[in-house]
Amino acid sequence: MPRPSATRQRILEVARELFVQQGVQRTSLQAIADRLGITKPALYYHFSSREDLVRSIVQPILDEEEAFLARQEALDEVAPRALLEGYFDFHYRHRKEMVLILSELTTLADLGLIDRVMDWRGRLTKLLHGPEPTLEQATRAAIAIGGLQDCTLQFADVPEDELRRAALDGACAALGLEP
Amino acid sequence: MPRPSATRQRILEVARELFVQQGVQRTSLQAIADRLGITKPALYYHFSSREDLVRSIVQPILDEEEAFLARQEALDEVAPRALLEGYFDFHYRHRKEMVLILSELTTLADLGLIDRVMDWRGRLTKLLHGPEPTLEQATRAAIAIGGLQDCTLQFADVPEDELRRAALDGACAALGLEP
DNA sequence: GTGTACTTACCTATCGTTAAGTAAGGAGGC
DNA sequence: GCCTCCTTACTTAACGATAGGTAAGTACAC
Repeated sequence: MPRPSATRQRILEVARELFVQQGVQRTSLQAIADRLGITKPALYYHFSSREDLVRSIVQPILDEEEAFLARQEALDEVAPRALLEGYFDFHYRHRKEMVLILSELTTLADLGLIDRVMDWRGRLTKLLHGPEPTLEQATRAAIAIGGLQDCTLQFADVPEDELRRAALDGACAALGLEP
Repeated sequence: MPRPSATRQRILEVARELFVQQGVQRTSLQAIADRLGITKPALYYHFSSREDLVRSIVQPILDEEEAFLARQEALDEVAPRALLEGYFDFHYRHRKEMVLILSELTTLADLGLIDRVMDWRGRLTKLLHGPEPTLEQATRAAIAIGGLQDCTLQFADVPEDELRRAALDGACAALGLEP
């Protein structure tokens, strides 16, 4: 039954914690092993490499965002507010790991992160303003999208429902939509 | 008289370029030296340490932002639009290096970057909405401030005046100001 | 006794950094 | 004009630390 073995889960938890605290690049396998009271090679029993460990943490989140976007793109018509709501919820849920992803774009370049994040923004803009947005529309979208992201990171300890309403109203205002 | 020696300047240029391309942490002194056709220890003739080199690139920009904020805080009354304009101009001017600073917050944690950036946002919010902003005001400010930043990074090749107007209008809309 | 979940011990590469040496060139005395 | 002295701007060589990674062995469960 314990396919995802207990130790593997504990490794992931500790790694996540240390990555968020001190950054991915600055966290050694030794430090992770020490914190768990096991040895470094033990990590290699559960993960084939350091990159594999990092990817195991980041990848599911990337996949989730990818799936969210695909779902929105499959709709006949997007409701901007609903789109932003989904985007906010996703980011709020993963705000801890998002700090890591966004503040270490270059470190995580191996995962194609930079292109990925840029691609998402482009697709979100397209969903909001069609395939060929004007500069005005593109900047509005960038502000709304980036703003939502920033809010989840900057106000990480504000109760979700309060923050959600405030952040979404702000994003809609940036887009020029009435709340 | 040429205190800032030519070689020192060339080192700074190449380092900046590589840092932006592949990140600070992922750029070794060896790579910088190779690109210049000199040896690694030659770098130590011009800089006392790797950190000194990094700081020489980043510090002037941080000081400039600090000075900008101090100037705004010294005013009797801030005009929001003017504040945002100054903030945009600063970020546009340094957009290349800003990628580096913002996407490597944890790597550059030694320079106190994270606290610094957070402190700036707090002070900007205070300038826009007074010493005790509501959550609504704080999120609006976060969206406007982060949005301007994002625009300079994301639309780095758009002509400055066009981008400036579009981005500032968007930021003002987020704040609920008429353009 | 076979597979699982490790440990001990070690390898190798790379990094920042330092020590020591050297070629080129200008300054100043004679 | 030439020699000496010092500085500038490097090079060659090597050091110590740390990182990711591996080979081989071990304790325990079934």
